[in-house]
Amino acid sequence: MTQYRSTLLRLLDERGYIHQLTDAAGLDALAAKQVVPGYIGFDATAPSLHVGSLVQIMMLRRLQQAGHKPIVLMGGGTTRIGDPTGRDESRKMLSDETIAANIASIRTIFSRLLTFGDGPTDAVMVDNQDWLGQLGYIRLLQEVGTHFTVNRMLTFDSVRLRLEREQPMTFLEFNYMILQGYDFRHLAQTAAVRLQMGGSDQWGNIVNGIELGRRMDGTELFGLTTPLLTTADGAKMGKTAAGAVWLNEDALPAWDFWQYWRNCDDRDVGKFLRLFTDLPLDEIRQLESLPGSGINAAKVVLANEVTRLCRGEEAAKTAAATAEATFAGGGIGADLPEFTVPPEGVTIIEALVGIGFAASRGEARRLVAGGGARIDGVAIADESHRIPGDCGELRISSGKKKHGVLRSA
RNA sequence: GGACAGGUGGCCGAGUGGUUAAAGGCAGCAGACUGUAAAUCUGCCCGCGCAAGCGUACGUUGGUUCGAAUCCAGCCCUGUCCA
Repeated sequence: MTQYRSTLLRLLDERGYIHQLTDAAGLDALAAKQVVPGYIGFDATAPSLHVGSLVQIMMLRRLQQAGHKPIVLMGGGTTRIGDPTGRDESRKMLSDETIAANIASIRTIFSRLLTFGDGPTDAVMVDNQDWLGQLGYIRLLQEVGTHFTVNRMLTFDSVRLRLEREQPMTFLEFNYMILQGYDFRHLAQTAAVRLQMGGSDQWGNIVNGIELGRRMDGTELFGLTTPLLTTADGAKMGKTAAGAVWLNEDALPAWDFWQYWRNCDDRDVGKFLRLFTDLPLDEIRQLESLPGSGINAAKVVLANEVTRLCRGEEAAKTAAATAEATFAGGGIGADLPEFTVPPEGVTIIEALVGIGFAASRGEARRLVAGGGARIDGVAIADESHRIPGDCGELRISSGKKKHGVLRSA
């Protein structure tokens, strides 16, 4: 392992953020002697980012912790085109209003994890629509287009894979890499940015920007990518049964967010603690080496810490208390979803659908038939089982992990 | 614009006139075992219905037929080659 002199690279290295680095020695020297403004680009395709982006967000946080300046680049302009990287299909076009609303909503997560302001190491958020939108087509072709050869563009994975899989790639998408390269160069010119970071799939795009900066202005730029984060069983991070694990509270309740981390694979605990929490490394080493089922304690710490960072102290405490009451005590916690039983009562099927544990009556029926439905911990095998309107407070469960509360009106 | 190939359930992928709500795999849900883990085994996996059954569904619109995902025609979309 390389010995870095700069706080920045040491921090990123020891916590597992570094996959590829364009010029390790150069960046190390630069980061050791001055404040390095660095940026990461984010898409504005949805009103919230999900945990797949959390590594990048945390990396900006580390950048700031190490005394540098994080810049959040919102792809207001590039989202209008659609990043073809890793996709087989073109992205739907989004309206300007949707993109603006998405950016506003995404901003909330950054304000939790970064300190924004006007100071030298304060974070700032920029939108590439501001400059890409100004760019005339002819001017773009003249200034930027001359630095790209189609020969080289065709060799990029994002393009090549599409061609190989015989999936269409429109000219619009083909231009994405040019615009992303231009972003880097633009920020280098206007904000003294020297570093772009991103996921490993962004390597090609980042390198393009570095090349462009060198050719157009002769500036030396650096690129750093994170390893592709997969869970120990090989799946991409951030997807679960219910869908993506969103970072915003209104897209995913804190309780479910907490549960996501609490339920992670044993083998991922240490890695996640390093990447997604600020806990000191020796404490992490201790936690991840807990033997056998003791690892569960580490998972609770992980869930608490990540929820605290992304959702706030309160949310983390409530979620932890709910987990304690629900799983350890067999009782009912404050965060559990609720369903109000009307005075005339409901069947178990209606209750399961009502609280959202089953998407349809058929699904609820199958759940009951399979023995997965419980009321107060007792399996209910009879699908015509009724919950009376004056039931008071009951605990309803689907399987061992999903619990909710039935309350009389 | 021309020739050829193709468009099947969340994804991949069989299926070329009835026995097809559509093989198989992946993903997912539940049960057993556990530690709210992994692996493994078992069941489930379009909607409504207790059920018999009904309704929708194989790009789209029409047609042939007692009967179509399967045959025919138009249209839309995609790929490959040609212009």
